[in-house]
Amino acid sequence: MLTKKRHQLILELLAREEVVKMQTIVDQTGASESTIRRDLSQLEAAGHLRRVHGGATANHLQIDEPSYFEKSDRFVEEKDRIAQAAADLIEDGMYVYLDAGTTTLAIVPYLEQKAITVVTNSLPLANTLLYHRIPTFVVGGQLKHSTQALVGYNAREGMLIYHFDVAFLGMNGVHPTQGFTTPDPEEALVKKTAIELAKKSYVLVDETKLDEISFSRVASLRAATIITTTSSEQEAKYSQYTEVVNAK
Amino acid sequence: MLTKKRHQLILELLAREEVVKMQTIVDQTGASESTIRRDLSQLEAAGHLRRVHGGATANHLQIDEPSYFEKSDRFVEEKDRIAQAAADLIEDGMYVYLDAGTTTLAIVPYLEQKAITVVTNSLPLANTLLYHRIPTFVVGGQLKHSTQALVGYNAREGMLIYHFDVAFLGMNGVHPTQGFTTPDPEEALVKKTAIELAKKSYVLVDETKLDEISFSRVASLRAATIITTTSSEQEAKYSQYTEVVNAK
DNA sequence: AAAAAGTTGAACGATTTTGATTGATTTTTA
DNA sequence: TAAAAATCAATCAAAATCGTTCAACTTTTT
Repeated sequence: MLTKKRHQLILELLAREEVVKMQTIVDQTGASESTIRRDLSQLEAAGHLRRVHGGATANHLQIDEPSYFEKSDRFVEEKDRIAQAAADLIEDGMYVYLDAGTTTLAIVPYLEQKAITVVTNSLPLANTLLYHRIPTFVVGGQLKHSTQALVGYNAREGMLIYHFDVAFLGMNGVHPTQGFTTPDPEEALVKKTAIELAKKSYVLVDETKLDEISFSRVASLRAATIITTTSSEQEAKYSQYTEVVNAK
Repeated sequence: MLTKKRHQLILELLAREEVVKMQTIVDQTGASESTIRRDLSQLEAAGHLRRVHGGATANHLQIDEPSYFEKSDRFVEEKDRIAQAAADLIEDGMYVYLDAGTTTLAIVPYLEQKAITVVTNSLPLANTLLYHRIPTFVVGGQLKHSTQALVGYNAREGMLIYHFDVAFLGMNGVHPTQGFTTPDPEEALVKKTAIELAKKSYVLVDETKLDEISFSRVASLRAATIITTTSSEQEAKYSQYTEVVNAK
């Protein structure tokens, strides 16, 4: 197998799995461990991944995430269903805003065949969009460590030059009377700005976020449609306040 | 089989597979290895594909710089010396601009102990800075695939709100009379803007870039100090035009 | 028909890539 | 904590691939 082909394969594996073991790559390529080591060094030097003991990670993976060789498949299925429901709402020609977050990240693979332009404030999103060859603009601003998102006043200013057909946002708290909330005020500012600039906004949350309240208010429930997977009682309850899509 | 027919077949294979082995082409055409080598050379010269060891790869972006992993192994030591020399120029409290590029990427590990703020237009740089926990701002703009950098008009606009004590730039061409050059005009605009906004600018290049001219002009040699590793003759020659730091 | 120009494939040494091996380092296990 | 296991970087020789040269052959020009 050609060097280039191997590199391609490695990056593909990383785009799918976030983390790959050395042995996996060796098996998939049929090359020796030495060769894969060299490949990983080169790809790291070029800034395409990060080596870790035992393999490599996508260079946007939070390194202090616990035990990253095990899949945290608890909500992975749920996330994927939500992401798919969101992707179905996107049509060719649209300008789409994708907020930072693991659920919005899960949308990207479903965008590959669509002729759209994406704007994001998330580094992991940008990396993944790049890999999937989707035309992308990144909002400038201060890089926040914990979420790897670009936030703050500069980010808001940078966004104001764009307008979106649709915006997809992650959120930490969704509550009937307190609306959408998130821990960091600077991040809240960015989310709020995105909603202002979009013709239509969707908030993607797994059911653990429902009935939760976080520190900073982003907007009232009216401002966006909720996409989630939850019981029909919860769905009925929230439907009183705004549109709800149940991706169950 | 006619030359024309062979060329057509090769391009067809590449349209389907992205990467093609020499042996595959030999088998499909029935021609000798030598002939296929010649074909590949010609097609590369015409800009229709890119040769790699063992075969060829598709060249979707017709006019573009050498791909990301080229030379990344051979010049790794040289790059590191250049990066170290650059890092030595950075003092606590500085606001630093780091341009996209593998040499600037190599600076980051040396910044860990310094109390600085970094601004960059490069996704890999941003990821690595994040990893090393260095306060970072990212310039917004259009995400360019081949270099993973943020470029274009929006990037320039986003930069204008900052001012830098020092800027470190990668470059593709350095020439006594033609100055600093780079293949992509949109990237050139960003580099030029960085130089304008910085009190002092440094261009980091391995010696293969000296005496080279690329498509888009960034600035004259006077605009920045060159950090490189090269012979004393080259050093003397370029010292006539601007300050040169030889990291040998 | 002869000469010139262009292709081709084989052969060669030079270069690059590869995989096995070593001892050092890191992680896991006890 | 210490021993065992796994993974690592560095090295080196074998294998694959490379560019170049050259003679045989084909096509075009004169």
